[in-house]
Amino acid sequence: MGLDQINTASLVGDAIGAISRHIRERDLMPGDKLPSEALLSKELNVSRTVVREAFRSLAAMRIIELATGKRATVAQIDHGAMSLMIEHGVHTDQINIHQIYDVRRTIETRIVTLAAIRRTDEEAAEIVRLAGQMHACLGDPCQLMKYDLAFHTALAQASRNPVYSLLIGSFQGITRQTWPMGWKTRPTQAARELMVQTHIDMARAVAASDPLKAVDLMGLHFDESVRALLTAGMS
Amino acid sequence: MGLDQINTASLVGDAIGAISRHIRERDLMPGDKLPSEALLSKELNVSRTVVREAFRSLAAMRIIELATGKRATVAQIDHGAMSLMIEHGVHTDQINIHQIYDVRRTIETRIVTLAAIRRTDEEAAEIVRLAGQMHACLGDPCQLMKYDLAFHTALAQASRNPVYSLLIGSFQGITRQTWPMGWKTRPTQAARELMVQTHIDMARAVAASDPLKAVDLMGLHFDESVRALLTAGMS
DNA sequence: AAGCAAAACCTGTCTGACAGGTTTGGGGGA
DNA sequence: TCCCCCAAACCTGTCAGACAGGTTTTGCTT
Repeated sequence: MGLDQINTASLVGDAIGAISRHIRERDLMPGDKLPSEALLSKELNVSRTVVREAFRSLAAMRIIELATGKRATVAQIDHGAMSLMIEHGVHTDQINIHQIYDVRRTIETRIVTLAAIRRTDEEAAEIVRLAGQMHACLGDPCQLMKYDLAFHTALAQASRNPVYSLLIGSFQGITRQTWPMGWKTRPTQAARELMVQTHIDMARAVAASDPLKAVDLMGLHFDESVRALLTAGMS
Repeated sequence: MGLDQINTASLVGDAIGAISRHIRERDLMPGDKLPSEALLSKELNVSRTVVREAFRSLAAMRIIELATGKRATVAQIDHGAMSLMIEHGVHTDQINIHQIYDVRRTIETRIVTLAAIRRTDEEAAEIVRLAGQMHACLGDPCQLMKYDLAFHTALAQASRNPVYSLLIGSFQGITRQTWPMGWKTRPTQAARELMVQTHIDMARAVAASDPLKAVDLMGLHFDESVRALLTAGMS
């Protein structure tokens, strides 16, 4: 069960399985090289076309990495593919923004707790710095969004659980597309400053290793964001 | 920014972008057909090989679906690809089981709350039924695992948030591979019955629309599972 | 109008070819 | 002897053409 059984019906599917098994059986680690297309096509008794399509499939899932001239290598985990899948789900009305926000709230509440407990001093400094940058960019939504995303990413990083980083990264693509809407629904300067201030306070709570306060602020942030989205008429 | 910018450097990357844009611009929904390989290769001025590799990439991410003889169609969201990515992360030591359990605990706690609030009567009945089946299979670990996974999947379904279903599904692949280990570390009949009983009680709490009790039981379940894993020497 | 069969269309796979980019091994120079 | 550099060997990216099935459309027959 697993990688080697997604598509037993086609040569490409079989090749994907064989390559995956190859990785697993030899315990290949990220960066390790795979056999060349020619060699694999000889060993699996299929054409290079089939091997190439199998490679492309695995590369799309970020299980391997391709580069021209070089051999394929085992890849590091990356949120790119997941981000695309989530975006696809939203664009095809299979997922809506509120559902994403509920998930984000759930995991970011946990993330901020872990971050407050496990963050290194360097991470704390970086998180505080990013919140400060947000304040400095109050007049430039595009920059502000960038620092906002970086803030949440840094928090996930500080949680020391790569799965949280992965998930936060996965939501980033669609967040980038909806963030401006949320910003526009905070018309007053006060509302906007409150939002940034919440981030600054949160950063300080993490730096002070105060998980309870950090969690409260994260809840506040999401309550406010969801309210803003509702105001914008996004049901 | 998004789908059309993953890989601007290659023809295949460009093709992936063009196909994604095609889906988005025409607001294609799951099931809708895409142009044929021949047509796309003509429109994009590339060989059919390139279009096929682009199709394979999108199919690997479950953004489109391929079938021999038929045209490619827009796909429904599916956890298959994510499951593979997570498995890859674990097998290459980029993620460990405890990190997965932390994430599962976090989201399943939320899921069970939502399920207790939003479940339909049919869903409640199904959840209770699955917990009952677990009890009936106490002597058959393989069957028991099957019903355990189905139980958590049904809970996610009842939360009425497809993102939770997606995430639970994503963890299922790796869970299937580690579940037996956890089971072996519950050597006494009492420990095993307790585990199943917790599920039964949880199902009842959901059926009784008692989110607080359901959450308590979910916490209990995960506490116990993590303890079992630690006992097994899985640090 | 319904049903059936051929034609048109489409995907899966193979072969062979060639343009670059990358790695490697050997030879020449210091 | 050791280091550097270059050419050969290797590898991936892309193309064109071909053919075996599977699927849809068309048009004829009943």
